[in-house]
Amino acid sequence: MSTIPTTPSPDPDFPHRYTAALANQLESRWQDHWEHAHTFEAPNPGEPAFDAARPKKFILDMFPYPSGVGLHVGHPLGYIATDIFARYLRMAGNNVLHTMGFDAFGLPAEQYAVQTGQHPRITTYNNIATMKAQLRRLGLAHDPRRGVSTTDPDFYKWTQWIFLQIYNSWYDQSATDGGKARPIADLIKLLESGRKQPSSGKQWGAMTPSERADEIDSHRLAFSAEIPVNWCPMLGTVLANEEVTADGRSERGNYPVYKRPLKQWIMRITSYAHRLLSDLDKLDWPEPIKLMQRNWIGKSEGAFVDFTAASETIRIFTTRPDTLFGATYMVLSPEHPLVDTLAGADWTFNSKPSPATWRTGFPSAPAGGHATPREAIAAYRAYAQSKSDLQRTEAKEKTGVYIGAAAINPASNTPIPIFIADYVLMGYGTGAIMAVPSGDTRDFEFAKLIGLPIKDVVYPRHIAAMRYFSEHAYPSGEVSPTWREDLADMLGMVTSDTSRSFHEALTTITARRRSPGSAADRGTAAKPSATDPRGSTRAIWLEAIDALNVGSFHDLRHRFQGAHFQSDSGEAFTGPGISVNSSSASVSLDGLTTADAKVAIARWLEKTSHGRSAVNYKLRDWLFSRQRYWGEPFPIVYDESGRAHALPESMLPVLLPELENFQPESSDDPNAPPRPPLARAKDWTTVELDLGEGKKIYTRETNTMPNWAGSCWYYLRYLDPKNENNLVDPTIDRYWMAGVSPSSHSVTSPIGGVDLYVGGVEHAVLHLLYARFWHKVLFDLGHISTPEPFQKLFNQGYIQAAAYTDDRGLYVEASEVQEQGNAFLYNGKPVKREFGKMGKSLKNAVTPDDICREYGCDTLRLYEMSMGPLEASKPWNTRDIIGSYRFLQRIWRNLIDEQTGNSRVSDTAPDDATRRLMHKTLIGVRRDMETLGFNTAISKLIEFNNHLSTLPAVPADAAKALILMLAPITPHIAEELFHRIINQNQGDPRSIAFEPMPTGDPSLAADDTIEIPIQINGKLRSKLSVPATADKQAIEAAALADPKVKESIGAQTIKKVVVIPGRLVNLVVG
RNA sequence: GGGCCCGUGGCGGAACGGCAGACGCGGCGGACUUAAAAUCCGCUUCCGCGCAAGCGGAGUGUGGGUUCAAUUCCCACCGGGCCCA
Repeated sequence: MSTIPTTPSPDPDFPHRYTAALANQLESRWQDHWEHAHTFEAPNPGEPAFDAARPKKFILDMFPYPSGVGLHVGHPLGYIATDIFARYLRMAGNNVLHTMGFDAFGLPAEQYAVQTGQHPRITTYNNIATMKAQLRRLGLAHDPRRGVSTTDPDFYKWTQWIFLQIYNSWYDQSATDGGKARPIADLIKLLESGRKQPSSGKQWGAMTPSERADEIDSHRLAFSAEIPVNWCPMLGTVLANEEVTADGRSERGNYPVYKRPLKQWIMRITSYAHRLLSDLDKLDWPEPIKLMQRNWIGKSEGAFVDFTAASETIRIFTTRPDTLFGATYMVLSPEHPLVDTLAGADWTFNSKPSPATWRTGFPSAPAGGHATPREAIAAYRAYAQSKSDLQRTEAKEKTGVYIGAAAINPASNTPIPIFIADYVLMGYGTGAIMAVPSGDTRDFEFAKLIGLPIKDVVYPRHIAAMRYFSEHAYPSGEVSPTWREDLADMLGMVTSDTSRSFHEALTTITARRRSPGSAADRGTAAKPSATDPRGSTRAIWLEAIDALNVGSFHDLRHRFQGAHFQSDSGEAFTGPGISVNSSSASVSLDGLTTADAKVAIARWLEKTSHGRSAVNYKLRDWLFSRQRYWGEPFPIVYDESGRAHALPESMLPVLLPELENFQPESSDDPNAPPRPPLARAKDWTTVELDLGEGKKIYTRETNTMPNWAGSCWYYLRYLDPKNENNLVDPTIDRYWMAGVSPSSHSVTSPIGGVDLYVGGVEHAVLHLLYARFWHKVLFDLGHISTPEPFQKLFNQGYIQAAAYTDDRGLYVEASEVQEQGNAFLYNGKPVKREFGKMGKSLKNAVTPDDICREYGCDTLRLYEMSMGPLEASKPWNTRDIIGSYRFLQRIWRNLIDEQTGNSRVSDTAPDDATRRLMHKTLIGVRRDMETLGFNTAISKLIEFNNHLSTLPAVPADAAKALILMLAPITPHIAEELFHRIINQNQGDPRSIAFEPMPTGDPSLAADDTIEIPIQINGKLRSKLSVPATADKQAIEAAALADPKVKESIGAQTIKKVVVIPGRLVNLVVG
């Protein structure tokens, strides 16, 4: 910038006023300059400009899908925030990596292609170009060399490469620290050497090549398997659970969706469940996000229990093994593989006819039930398949049917019937449960519906006390007429003092009854008074006893003797308590607390080989196949026997074939085979290759990868986007991810990762979990240096906007609604206002292009950051933007002569007040920048500038500080002012982006005298001006001498004096 | 049903447990203008008293609690949002 071109302002009086026209002109000029000067290209270790002395900071945004409709002002909120933060860090002396790529595979481009026949590559390319132009206009200081697109073959070659790494590895549970991924070659060596036994139980040496391949495949971290999926034949694809509506239809198109087993690629993310969970503790993430991930992973501790049924073993997982004695039936998922094996020939149970209700527990069952269990099973499966998982687990009405078979409860050694019911899902746990109706709400409901036994096994303390009372209160058999009161008193006693034993409490009660003069007995005779605590406790318990509807003491005893207290009271007890009715010849849990009972039963299960304690996770393996065109092809081919083979790295990338028609084949036949679009590319699917066994014909995998694949690792490619030999060069990865300088020999791996990752909360679970999983696999295999990808995560809020509906409830164009008083009019007709996330569907989108044109992008950036805390959702209000615009205009006017365009800054030193405020502002703004508190940083800058505008001329030091602090937030105006005022006539194109951010000096920021409030009894009564250094005694003396204070205290005595030097005085009087 | 988060002027929002309402929008009044815009200055939580400077009271969803002191910490409830069932 040797000369500074200027454009005349439209206002002839003030040709150099900061107007939108001037802002736009200088903004595009600086954007061009930054691009041509390569200002924001961050050098890697090894590149000439790299400065190893500066610490690294890797700032990341969740990269966008390049949609065709373009951006609205809500989209760039996070991008502006990261840009400000990154610019600040750069000025604060860091090497900063910040760029932006595109998550460009996905459905919208494909659907557009289906409609128009235009190749998704073209629409995607165009959309990316549009979006890049929009983002460029915001002045984002991205490194343009690093902005990858997931659809670029140079990029997805490495997505495929990562798939191969995952495919060619297995999870070694025995490795240190909870196991890790290792190359599959290691597994083969272990199997060959006999150090690891095949899971099939056979000897490796005795296995056929095919059996060996099966054994190996069964350990891979990426494997293919038949699993039940949401199959939508009309759309010709499987759908994620989220894409299926509550009534079992596709969200898009409203077509029927069927549960159907299909062969799919699956990622064994469950192997990493424990590490994904435990490493969360080391991350600087918002607690709610960590909690959501913890819930999603869903760790539960419990036990596996094996039930025998005929000659089969049914394994179940339960979190409440202590309730085993209460398992009165079993439920298998309708899809459970043992259902067909176990299904009985007739409806008998335990050689006796079973109740009719066992056969008719679902809507499509004929009256009296099907003739045989097999027919009922087939009918029930058809019924269950029509429902989504969500429907199945949420259903108010439980359904299910007896399969004509029994299992043995290993604890009680009694036969129990086996049912299939859709509230048990195959993909959950083992797909089978032991049903304990007295201890589980769903089991209870099902048992009540079908008519199955309900046996109490755990009571809360007060019910256990009731049971004890019913057994021991009247040993002679003679029941006291006041048994209700006695019981109420005992319950009050044992619940208010949990250390008190039932025996002791009962003894006390009994003793009271025998000595009629006691206070308690008077209470028995008279009505308990409301004010007597014991009386009111008794009243509460009497009420509780009445609520049980027990007619007599004998009735109560009967309920407990029959172990059907819960059945009678109409509710399962699911909490921890005390075990009852849980004894056999070999084990007894009776009287144990739930925690102790769990330990005892686990020991028994292991001793008798009926099961073992175990940890179970809710997390399921990751379905990785999509029947789509616009996604990454798998680097997988199949031989003539249908066995999958991985392609070697040298054959990557597997390019998407050209197609005319991108639509999956749809059908109204639920049993039609899936025909993904790629299957139509005949000359692509069939390929002759030499994979080590000579040239053979292979068939390519025709599914593609899901949208998550590219977003799982794109941030790694930012580091080294052009590397043809590696995903990322190890030195480069170590620098940007682990912060290890290239010259360092440090071998420690910090938990690591991106220094700040900003994005919406909607990716709290899936994207962040999948990315962490891939990252950990790559870490285990030694390809990268850190175990976690994202050290610090920040969720920005949404920008909401007013949306308006007309009398039909349809949204009308928000920009055309007029406000009149409290009413809102559209075309003269009243409309209703609501607030919602900005977007096309609510017709309330405001585009950044419009705002930039009207005010300049610096104003837009400033306004978006002024709106409120970054993490909060807040409403957009176009009317408020003017405030941000005026602020920039005031700064400009303070520093630039609006007539001549020359600097108005004076060379004089700042006065004391100005210097103090400058240092205060520097300290405050720096602190706010570190915590992303841009809204408060901006208000501090406004206050500083407002002060400067009261001066006859702005001192140069103050002007420089203001411009530098402004630079991260509104970089264009700051760059312009920097070159016009600070860096003038130096012919130096050095950008303000690399000027050091000044640091405030606390000693220069300190006030000489301060005003402190004086409170009397916590209420403000006066104020005191004291030297900032005044000590406690001086302040106290000054406060007591204050006339207003004297007046307020009057004749009252001072009881206490609280003096916090520098803060306040509080006098307690009375 | 369980868990998490959030409730502050007309609006967006500020406030290490220590002067509630910074900063901005809007509004009101004034200056400058023939006038308007722009700009600058002042006022703007509510209620009451006062011509006024000012004075008094209430006040951060509701009700309790801890504390010399609570928007801030704890408990319960009400309302809104999110996640999981």
